Amino acid sequence: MTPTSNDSISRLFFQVIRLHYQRNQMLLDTVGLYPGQPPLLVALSRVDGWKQKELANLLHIKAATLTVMLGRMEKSGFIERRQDPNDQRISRVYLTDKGRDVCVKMQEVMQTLRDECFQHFSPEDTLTMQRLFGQMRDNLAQAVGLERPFKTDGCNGQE
Amino acid sequence: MTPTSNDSISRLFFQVIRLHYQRNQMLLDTVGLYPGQPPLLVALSRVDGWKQKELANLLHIKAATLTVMLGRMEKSGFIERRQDPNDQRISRVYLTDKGRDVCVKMQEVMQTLRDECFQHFSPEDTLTMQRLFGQMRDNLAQAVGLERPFKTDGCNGQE
DNA sequence: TATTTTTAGTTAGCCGACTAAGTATCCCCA
DNA sequence: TGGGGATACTTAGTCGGCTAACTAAAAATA
Repeated sequence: MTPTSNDSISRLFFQVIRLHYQRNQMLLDTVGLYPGQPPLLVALSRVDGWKQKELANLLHIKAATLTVMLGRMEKSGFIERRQDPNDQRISRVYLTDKGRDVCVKMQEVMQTLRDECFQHFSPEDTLTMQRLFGQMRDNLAQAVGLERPFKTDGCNGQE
Repeated sequence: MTPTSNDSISRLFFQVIRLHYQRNQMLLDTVGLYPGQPPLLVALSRVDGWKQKELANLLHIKAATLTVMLGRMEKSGFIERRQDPNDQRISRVYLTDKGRDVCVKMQEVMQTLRDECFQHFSPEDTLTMQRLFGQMRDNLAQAVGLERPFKTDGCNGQE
């Protein structure tokens, strides 16, 4: 709670974020995916046919960001866009077979990442970490002033 | 330790990272800085005159990344580059007065971020979190196969 | 009905991370 | 001493966040 301890914990946090980012990229490289793609694949593997706006909200990213990502993934053959017959403005996003395949492989390496992250955590440690991460999420969500908060059991985050 | 609990803790972790990223940018916006700049300013405010290669190692980023960042910061007037008189290949980086000023303001908002992150943490929570973050850092550093590990009390991370 | 507003999606440009390739300088060794 | 390799930095291009400005289509309103 003192400035120094907060400072030190915060420095550790930055380091963990950086290392997590690096390891994430290394692992995704082995299945030929980029870091932004897993959350999208997971969301689509659960429910197909979202319109882009809904998908962007689900992933907590802007529509413009999603447009570019989808363009790449369509070119890679992971997803396809189909015009909504009732509303010409809307394009709905579907997972291809290739996308479904890579999604399975992706979930394996993400499991590896999870295992690596929380190695040597006792069951109590895991529970505690869950509580403390939850507190941090609530703290930050309030600070950011989230209109549509991250849900506890939604498909936010990644997997 | 079970797949499900690891999964849930990992989802929380991704959410926290995302929110932290967003809040960080919001706060830095108020002092006119970009997210990559604080670590650099902090490092320079401690010791001036690093050569770019050293600085890149210190910040755990690639030299190419640093070159671009320094170009922007030089244009903004936060830093200046001076040729090393003994070796024409080397350019050394110095903080300007303007850079020193913004560094002070930056450290205030980073303190705000720290406070927000760890609100409602008991002293025990803070200690526990420190231990668990430390474990995660060690886990990930090993997985990444870091040749030059992040130090506990270095100027890595941010501040 | 005609016009205006709202909505969905795209495009362009910025930031920071990366790799790969290029240039310039220094150093070492034959 | 000359040449080849190492070192320092830059440039170009990619990815994923963002904002701002644009187009096209639907909806709402006058």
